[in-house]
Amino acid sequence: MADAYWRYADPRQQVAVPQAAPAATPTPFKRPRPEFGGAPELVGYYPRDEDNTKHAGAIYASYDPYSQNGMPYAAAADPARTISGGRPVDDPRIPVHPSMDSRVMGYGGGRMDAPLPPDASNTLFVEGLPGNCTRREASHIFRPFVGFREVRLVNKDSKHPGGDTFVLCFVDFIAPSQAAVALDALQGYSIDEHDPEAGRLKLQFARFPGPRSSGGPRHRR
DNA sequence: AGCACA
Repeated sequence: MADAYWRYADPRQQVAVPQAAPAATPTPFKRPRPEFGGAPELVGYYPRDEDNTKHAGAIYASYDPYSQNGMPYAAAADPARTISGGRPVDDPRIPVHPSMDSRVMGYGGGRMDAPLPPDASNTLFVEGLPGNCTRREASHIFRPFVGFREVRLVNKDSKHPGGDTFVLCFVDFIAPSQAAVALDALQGYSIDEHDPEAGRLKLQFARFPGPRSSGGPRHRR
């Protein structure tokens, strides 16, 4: 029962990247297997859907890569795939209570009663990243968090001359509550495990949350 | 300590 549940919960990832399986691709498997065209670096993170299907649920609890591309969810597109009583479970834009959303259990499970600070916003202001930190690298840190949208890096040089340049980071989330979870989880996070004092992340809510996330002038090709 | 992009 529960097995079947997750077995049908899995197709989310299959439909999420439709362009990954062009007509030319032969599919020797029973079901079309996604080639992870959207996020190849995540291949190792996904369990093959043979046996540990319940683990898949646990992983989806923490990882929500599909909310970034604005892709329609399989659950929303195909009513037959809808789980959990007809509600499109994956719509993070709906501010559900953590207790209702199993995906939040990964990082936010213990704090469903955490009240949001009054200055909570969708955007986090992160400092403490090393000066050579890349956008990709910073994204790796925040992407696992539910509601993650995008990260923006800003290079600044220190006040007094001679100081080394540092990196500011603005991280957009879909909802302030989701930003709060990441803020709390990554507060004091050591970038470099060998030199813990070098990169301790300090996170706050950004003063002027301005998600330029979707549709902004990006150097896209 | 530091808060940018539209």
